[in-house]
Parts: sequence; C-alpha cells; structure tokens
Amino acid sequence: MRYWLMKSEPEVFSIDDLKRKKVEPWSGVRNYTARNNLRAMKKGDRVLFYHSRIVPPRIVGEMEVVREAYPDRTSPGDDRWSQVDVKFLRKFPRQVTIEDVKMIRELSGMQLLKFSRLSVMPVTANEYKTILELVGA
DNA sequence: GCCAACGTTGGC
DNA sequence: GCCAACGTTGGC
Repeated sequence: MRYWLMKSEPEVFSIDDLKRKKVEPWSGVRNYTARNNLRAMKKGDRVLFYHSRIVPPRIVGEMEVVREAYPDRTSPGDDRWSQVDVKFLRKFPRQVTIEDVKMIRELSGMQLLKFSRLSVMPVTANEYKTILELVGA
C-alpha cells in the first residue's frame, strides 16, 4: 500500500464535504506531476486530506482510493487529465499544521515543504505513521 | 489580498 | 527548442 497527500481549498471542497458525500471523484488536477501521481494510485492506498489557502494550512483527515485513475473530462475536448475516486475515512481529532510539519523532525523532509505548489504528492510510510501518531488516530 | 514561485503557452 | 509572457497556486 502507498500513501499520498492531496490538497484542496476548503472553500471549494472540504473534508466535511467529503464526509457528507462519502465517495467523490478527485477532479480538476491540471498539473502533469500531480496527474502522474494520481495515475500511480492503487485501490486501497491511503491519502491525507490537506486544507490549503487557509491559516494555518493543515492536514485534516484521511481518505482511501476506491477507484483508480480514469479520464477527467471536466475540461471538454482535453483528454490529458485523470481523476481517481476517494472515500472518506475520518476527520482527525487533532490537525497537523504546516508549522508542525516543519518543526517535527520525521516530517521535515515531506514534499509538502519542498514542492509547495504540487497538489497531489506521495508521502512515505514513516511520514504517514508519524502523522497518525500525532493526531492520536 | 498580495505576491513569489513556478508551471504552461505560444511566438519565433 | 528557447524563453518571455502569462496564469495559477498557495503561504503569509
């Protein structure tokens, strides 16, 4: 199983929206690196849900890939993009802010800090485990 | 809301 | 294929 992190602006789509909908296509990714990451996802992979463009930006919960990459047709006539379906798993009892990520040794190598504009990225098993421990999940 | 960073587009 | 212009993302 692999681990990932995906960003969304909560004003556009939040963890509570996903909780309500239970399963949702993760569409609208228009960056090749992010798309390639979507395409590498397998059913059962775990994904951290990150709220961006809020203060402070933070990891708020966890979801699971339930359908592997298939075409994203939200831009008509543009065949290049992919989406996956994700299922709500849980909202974390504690949230992990970007400041936490910077401060905690085990997390300071996360791609989140290195590639700030990437919206879909891999997370190592150790980083994922560390985050679960932090949130008490 | 600002703006730096950076990915993408398109003229040449 | 280069690179300037442009558009978008996301931390602050």
